[in-house]
Amino acid sequence: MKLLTPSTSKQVEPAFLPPDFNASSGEGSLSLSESDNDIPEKKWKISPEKWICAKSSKVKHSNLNSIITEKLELLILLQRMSKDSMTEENNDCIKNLELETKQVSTDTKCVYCDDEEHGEHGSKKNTKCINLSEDSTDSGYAWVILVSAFFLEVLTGCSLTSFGIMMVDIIDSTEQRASNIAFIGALLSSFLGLSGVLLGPIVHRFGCRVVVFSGSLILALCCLTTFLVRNVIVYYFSMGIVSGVGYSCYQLGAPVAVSHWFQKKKAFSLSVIMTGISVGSMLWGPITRLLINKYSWRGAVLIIGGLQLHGCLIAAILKPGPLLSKSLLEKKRSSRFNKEILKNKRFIIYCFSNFTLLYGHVVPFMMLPIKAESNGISKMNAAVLVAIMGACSTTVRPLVGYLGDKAWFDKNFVFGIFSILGGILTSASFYMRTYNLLIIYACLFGMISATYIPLTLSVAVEIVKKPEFIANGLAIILTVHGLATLVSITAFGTLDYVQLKNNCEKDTVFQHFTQSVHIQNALATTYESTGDRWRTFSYRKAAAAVKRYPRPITSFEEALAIPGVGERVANKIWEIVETGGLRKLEELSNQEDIKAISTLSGIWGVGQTTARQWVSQGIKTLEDVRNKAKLTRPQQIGLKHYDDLLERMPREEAGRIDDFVREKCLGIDADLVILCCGSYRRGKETCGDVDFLITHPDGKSHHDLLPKIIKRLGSFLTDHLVSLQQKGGQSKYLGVCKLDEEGAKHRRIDIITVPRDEYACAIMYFTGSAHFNRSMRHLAGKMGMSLSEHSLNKGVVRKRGEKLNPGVPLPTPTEESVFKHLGLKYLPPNERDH
DNA sequence: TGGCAGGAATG
DNA sequence: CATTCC
DNA sequence: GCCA
Ligand SMILES: O=c1ccn([C@H]2C[C@H](O)[C@@H](COP(=O)(O)OP(=O)(O)OP(=O)(O)O)O2)c(=O)[nH]1
Ligand SMILES: [Mg+2]
Repeated sequence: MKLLTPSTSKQVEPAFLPPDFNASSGEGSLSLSESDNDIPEKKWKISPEKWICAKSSKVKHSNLNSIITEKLELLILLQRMSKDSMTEENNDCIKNLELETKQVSTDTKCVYCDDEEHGEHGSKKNTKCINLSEDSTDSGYAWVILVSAFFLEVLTGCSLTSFGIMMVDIIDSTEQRASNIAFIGALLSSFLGLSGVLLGPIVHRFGCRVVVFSGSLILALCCLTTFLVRNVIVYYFSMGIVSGVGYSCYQLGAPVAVSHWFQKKKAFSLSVIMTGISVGSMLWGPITRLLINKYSWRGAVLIIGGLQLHGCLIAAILKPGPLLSKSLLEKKRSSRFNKEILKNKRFIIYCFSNFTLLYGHVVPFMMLPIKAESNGISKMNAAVLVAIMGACSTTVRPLVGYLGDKAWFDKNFVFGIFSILGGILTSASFYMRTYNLLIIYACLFGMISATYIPLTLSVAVEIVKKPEFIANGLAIILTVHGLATLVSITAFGTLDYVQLKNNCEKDTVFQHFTQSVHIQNALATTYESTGDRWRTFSYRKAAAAVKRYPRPITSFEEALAIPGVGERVANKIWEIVETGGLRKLEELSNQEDIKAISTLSGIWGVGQTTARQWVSQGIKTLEDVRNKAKLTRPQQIGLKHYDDLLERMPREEAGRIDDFVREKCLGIDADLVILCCGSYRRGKETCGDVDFLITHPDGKSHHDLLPKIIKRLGSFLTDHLVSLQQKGGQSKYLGVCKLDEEGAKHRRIDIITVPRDEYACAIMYFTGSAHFNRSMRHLAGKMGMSLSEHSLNKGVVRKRGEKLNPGVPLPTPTEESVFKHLGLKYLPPNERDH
């Protein structure tokens, strides 16, 4: 049982131990810390002891604890792993926009599981589906399904488009106030969205065939009713609520059907369907207009109703697919809904901003025909405008779907930019009164909204984070969308027709403005979510702590007592002790992939994220990387010297490199101060690289020094990883070097040049260890200071993560002075190892 | 409940 | 911005 | 996820 050591020579994320100098296991200094200046010194005494203790113990026991450590480290990897597959899953989801609910409930079923042991469900589902996909998916009848579903969505596209076109005529013919008619549209669109949430379970129970079939009938009936009855109140139902539900059936049925037939090409097929709805909205505009012109709007409604009956036909085609349930049906939805998710502050904010976003979004869409007409544009042309809008979203949507999967595509960013663009655009539309200008507006707005509306869900998923709540979260977002639509149109409709004509721009301007503000807020909160970084952080800490623990762990309580090990981890440890393994780990045999990830992230410049992405794309060996992956410049170098760079050199070799470099540098300027830091200065027997710190005592000759050095070292440096880092005064070079000796290997070399006045801090930094630095800096932080490689600042004011006041540098002429400022006793380099 | 080191380059 | 590295 |  070898340790998998996923954190090979590379740094994988803060691993290490509890980053504290103080307290730890109580011991004398009862963690009163901060205020008292003397206590830190005591702490210092404790810590080294502990380290020594740790060292010796490592040799002794090892066995059991190393197994535990290994398991925990696997857990770390898994933790991320399952998260990844979840997000992939979600990307699928995102594809089908509001049709989402179907996926939502699919997920829910997979996400069930009695307790909250979440995480691996995503992958669990994946594997299940992969098994199933052997047979008849992705081919043959699946394509028939796809085409049918596509047309189903085309029919769906009819809904809002037609109504928007028709509204002008309805208003005229019924002599109702615009507000009343607009309200129908509000009902229609909001129920279209809302009922999706409710229909989700129904689709699962009865299958999409039944649902689509009923939807078709419902719609036909609605249209018939509308045709026959001349009462606005009835229209609220026939054209509004019930129609909304009917369309919703289509909207849900199509993707569900497709997802039962497609596995591998699911994403693709879903985006095809997405196109359907846009194509629909493009076609239906002119068609509706023509129908109205010929038969009046009532006639048009009737004919549309007839056309909707084709849904029945499609329903007949949609037979249940091979992926249908089977594996899904055993478990019921967990009964507990929301609650938990509402604790997520960010999510709440996001809901709110979504509300305003949709609020601003719906209005221009619905009101475009009215606006056009009020500007003296013919009804037919107004319809064309709507068609253009539809066409533009048609072309853009698949693109967004496609780009959305790309790693470099920043969803949040695009979402923010485009929603703001939408706002600006609508503001600008105030000045757009001619037909040509409105065409441009329709075009742009179509494209822009097609970009950000689908992304709302995608962003929501990232905010929710917890897999078991994603379903709920999306449902809530969709509800919010529906409500926003309802409210916005209602509010909008309360204006008089005339007012409407004149003011619609102003109103939307306002809406979009307020909205962009909220969007930005939401984004700000979203941005900092780099996933569950801190859970992983803690796992690592716990694993490191166990690794160092001097005795075999014999009880749950004992595990719990280890600093860095909390209740959850202690449970897991205990399970490992008792059963020798962890269910989580046994279940999915990811061992292969995890190994692959470790291998790949051994390449310099390839971290956890990249390695995972590659592995999930089937790039699992160095050979694969060489052939298939696209590499950044540093990664190419890293790959070239893969074996050499993973190896640590003997101390004595580092010494020879030191001599070599020192001589070369003194050749430039005999006054230069050259110091080999890092593990070498700490006296380690092996060094992963050599770290040179160079300064000039005159305090200014360090300028432009590094390029000279690099030039001077010439062919000793074989590759430049990061050619030059330039900060204020300091420069850093990262490269690869090789001694001119027989059998010499390539070694990593880091060189920094620093101004004299930053020398002490720089030397502290560069001597490390990394963990020592973090402990030190943490301590500084707690004392209202901030320690970096540049300086030790005091009077730092931090609020909620960010530093409001950078503080002022303290004089730090020597290493000792840094320790002193922090109230610590000086530690020689060889004791900073940790 | 906030916080977990801090800073920089790269894509 | 995210990722990677020191 | 853990800790102060
Ligand atoms: O996350 C980190 C990594 C490193 N350092 C500092 C401390 C470290 O000593 C120095 C040099 O980094 P290097 O990666 O070379 O570590 P090392 O201590 O020299 O160990 P190795 O033997 O692996 O080179 O940079 C940090 O402050 N934070
Ligand atoms: Mg080093």
